[in-house]
Amino acid sequence: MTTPAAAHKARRLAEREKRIVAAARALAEEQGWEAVTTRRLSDAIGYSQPVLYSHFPEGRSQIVTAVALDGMVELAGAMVATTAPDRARPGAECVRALVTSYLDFADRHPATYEAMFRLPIGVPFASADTPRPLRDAFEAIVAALRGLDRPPADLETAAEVLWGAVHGVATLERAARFSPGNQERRVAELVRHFVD
Amino acid sequence: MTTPAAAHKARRLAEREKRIVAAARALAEEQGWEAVTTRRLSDAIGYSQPVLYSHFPEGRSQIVTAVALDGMVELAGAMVATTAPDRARPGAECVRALVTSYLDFADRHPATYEAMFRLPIGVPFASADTPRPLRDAFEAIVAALRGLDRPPADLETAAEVLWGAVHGVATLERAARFSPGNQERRVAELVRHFVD
DNA sequence: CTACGTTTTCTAGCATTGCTAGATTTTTGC
DNA sequence: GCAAAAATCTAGCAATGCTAGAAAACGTAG
Repeated sequence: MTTPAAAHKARRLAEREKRIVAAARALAEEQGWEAVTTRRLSDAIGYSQPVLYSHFPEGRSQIVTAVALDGMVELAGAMVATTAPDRARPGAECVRALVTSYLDFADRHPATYEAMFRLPIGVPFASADTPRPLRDAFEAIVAALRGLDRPPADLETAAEVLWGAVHGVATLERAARFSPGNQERRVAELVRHFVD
Repeated sequence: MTTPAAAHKARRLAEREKRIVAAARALAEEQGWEAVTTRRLSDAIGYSQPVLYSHFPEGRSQIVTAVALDGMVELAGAMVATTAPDRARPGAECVRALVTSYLDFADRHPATYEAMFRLPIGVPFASADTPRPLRDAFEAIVAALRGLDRPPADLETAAEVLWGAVHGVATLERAARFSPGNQERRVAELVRHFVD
């Protein structure tokens, strides 16, 4: 039952849905999440508010979630690319690159990153129904740790702690809780502790 | 010009201000910050909304800040008590106790903790105009690290990173991003990385 | 005790928010 | 070309943070 007309319509709908998510993300990055209102979003895509709800029945929160999922795909992509076997690095360098790419993402897309972790999705990194990209990112950390000269005994726990540590540093950096301009030294210190 | 009547009035005002902050904190811990509305707060203290603004001219955000400041005093108190010289511990145990008391606070007062770090107060831990309790807590971490067998070269940076790591673990734990029930193992892993 | 002036408090309302029911327009299928 | 169906819009609700102006309570002087 996929007539050309129906296919065309489906494509237009998917297109519009992407525009909604893109508009939400752009607005959030430019003016913060509190500026992402349903009225502004509907203005941005040139439709009225109820159209948003035809795409996202749960409303605003579901749109934020969509942005978060996009962000997870990007972050996981960056992290997996960092640990790709073709650019083989010694174990410690691999961990460092991973941490750097993570912090880089959080720094360049603060609102998106905020959505990814403020959300109470309540799903562990390594569970069965974890969003695929999140799980990929977690596995990238596990792989990097496994490549160390002296890998930790409990890889999963170590990966969770490393993720937590990097996440905390990213958060406090963003909140300007750290002394300004010492980010590189902090990264070095953080990596030093985990590659030991 | 401190007549008894004026003093009494000042005391009553201070009392009411405390009730506002306490009500906000209780409501946030019970139902989350989105449930902390000016109407509910004024109901809780038995006055109308404008009374809130006579105490906190900047409105709701200033009340949240007051809760955050209270939390910082408590957290700093717990951390400083942990590192008190009377209960002298070996360096590593001191760091472990510090981390544990920190995570314990975040776990028992999640909404208060959220206010403390979601706020864009934009003040570093170790700056001149940092809230006193935050600075005390930071110094407690520095002191604990200094007491290690092999203290890190750059104490301030190491303390920032340790704070960030613990903060990240606290946040992800709260967001249920970690595998359930392994908190103790994570704490052990975290401490292990920072004490040697 | 009264009457006035000050201070405190409340009532009522504004603009904005997320969201939705019902009317209206557009598209579809024959 | 026309009726059924789908898509979209208009208009509105309840709740939010916040505030101006009315009302009440208070303090002080006579």
